[in-house]
Amino acid sequence: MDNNTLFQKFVTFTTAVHQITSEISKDVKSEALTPLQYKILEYIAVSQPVTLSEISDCMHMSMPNTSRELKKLTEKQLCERVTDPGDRRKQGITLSAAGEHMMNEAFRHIGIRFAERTGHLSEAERQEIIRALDLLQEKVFY
Amino acid sequence: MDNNTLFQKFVTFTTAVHQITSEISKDVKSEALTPLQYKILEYIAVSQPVTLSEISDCMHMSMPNTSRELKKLTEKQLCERVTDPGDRRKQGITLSAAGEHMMNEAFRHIGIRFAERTGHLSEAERQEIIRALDLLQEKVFY
DNA sequence: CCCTTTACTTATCATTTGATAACCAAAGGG
DNA sequence: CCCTTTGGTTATCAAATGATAAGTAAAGGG
Repeated sequence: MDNNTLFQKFVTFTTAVHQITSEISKDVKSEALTPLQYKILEYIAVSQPVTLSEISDCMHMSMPNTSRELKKLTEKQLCERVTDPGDRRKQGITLSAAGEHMMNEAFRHIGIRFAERTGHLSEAERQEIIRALDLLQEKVFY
Repeated sequence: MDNNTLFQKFVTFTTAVHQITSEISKDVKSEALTPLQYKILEYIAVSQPVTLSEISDCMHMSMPNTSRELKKLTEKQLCERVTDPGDRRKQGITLSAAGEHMMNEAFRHIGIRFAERTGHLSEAERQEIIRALDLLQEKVFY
């Protein structure tokens, strides 16, 4: 097939993914967080421990702005910083107990909505879906 | 398998999709647009003609803010409004020629990056990928 | 021991985005 | 023909985000 069919499918697919994830994770974040702060916590949650530079790189934000947001999150007691003993310029950033708890709650809500969406699927379908996810992740979204 | 494995996969997968799409569509938007304005144009491009209310709903923004952004886009000559003759309160919004051109350029850039990412795949792999995309779109991201 | 680079911070400013109130005009039902 | 609802506008304000300049302190190479 022409290269273009695949691209078309890719576009509609990613659009749908964005749509559904935004729907499914609507209102899961605490009122006390800005959208950006929530995204940062999400990133820390899955990649901890991380450094400021890593957050800055992966989230495409400048170091000054990253530093500012992280300061706020630290003040809110949602994450902790440990200076790397090997290189005292670096900081290892992790979620605090409160931060873990907040993110667990958020993920739990998302999980519930996800379950509503996929609860009716048969075991065979689930297996198929898992294979599809693995395939795409390996060949397209790597 | 337990319901949870699927959810875990779903989370890492959607994270990857967000990551890759953001990477692939980085810097494709004209400097003259804010991120929001670009998103709105993207939405109009795939759904035209749309009404203000539809944009407001789908993009989760208030009518006043939608109206403001649309006014700016109209002033920039990127989209056009036609009052619905059947119901003169409504407006059908479409891209202008300039708007179409701008979005085509953007999609072309994205297409190039996509091709770089998938160029090495065999025909059989492409077919597999298309099947996977269809499956997921039908069963999960509907 | 200097000098440069890396990792991060502080301060400041402009711009973008979100939220709210108050409004107008067309549609449509009783 | 009134009254309510729907679709949209304008104005205004606060908050969030982005960008830039200028700084500190540790690391590491020569």
